[in-house]
Amino acid sequence: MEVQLKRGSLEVCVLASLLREDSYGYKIIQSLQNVVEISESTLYPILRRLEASDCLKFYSVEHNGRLRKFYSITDKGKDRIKEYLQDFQELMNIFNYIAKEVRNDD
Amino acid sequence: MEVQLKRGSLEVCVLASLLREDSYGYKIIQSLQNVVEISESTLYPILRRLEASDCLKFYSVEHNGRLRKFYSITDKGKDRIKEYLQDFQELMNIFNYIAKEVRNDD
DNA sequence: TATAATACTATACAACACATAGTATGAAAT
DNA sequence: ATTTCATACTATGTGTTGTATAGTATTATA
Repeated sequence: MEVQLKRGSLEVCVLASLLREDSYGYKIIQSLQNVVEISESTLYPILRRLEASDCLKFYSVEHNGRLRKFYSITDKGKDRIKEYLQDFQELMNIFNYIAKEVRNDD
Repeated sequence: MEVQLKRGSLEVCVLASLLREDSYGYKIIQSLQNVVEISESTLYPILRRLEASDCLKFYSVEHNGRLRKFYSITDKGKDRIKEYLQDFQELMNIFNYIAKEVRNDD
């Protein structure tokens, strides 16, 4: 999948993955494996951005002598998801336009 | 519409707008007005990129004493559109995942 | 005579996906 | 016993792209 097309979706994808239950970096990547390929170097900056914009908060839990950061979605994060769903409708319009022009071209 | 979500779509949108007939900058913006908001500062760099990647070629036509650049889509440009349509299917998977998680959360 | 529409170029910026590399622990495999 | 793998996170740097802003220049309209 072309890189640019993912933009804006990955962030919301991460948020959505936290709706069921709190989770941490490594596990988020695994839980999203069937949906979209996302690497560490992509995920962790996303987590920091989402936290900075109050869409996520986190707490640390000790695990094997080390701290594991559990992320939890906030109300603002849930609003962010709804905005995305609306924006995606507009993107669907663009897609439909392109698909229509292609059909006309045949 | 959030900026990031547009990425990768605008370019293909411009290509698709040239399937019916050759066109030039100003007219492309107008013909896309109902589909997506695209400004001059967005369109002209896109046109240059598409030309650099051989997805478009152009020819100049004199109009009122000035040259007007008419753009014409190439076979490579048409292939690019088809790639986009496929990639968009993957993006739909992401969208469906997010929508599903939201439904589960209610 | 000023404004709007037409038509394009140039420069600079911020966001984001991603590569690469580094740090550190415990478990499994050879 | 030592390497490898899975886990878990941080830091730095890069390229693409949408967009703001500004500049240039012509013709038509108010």
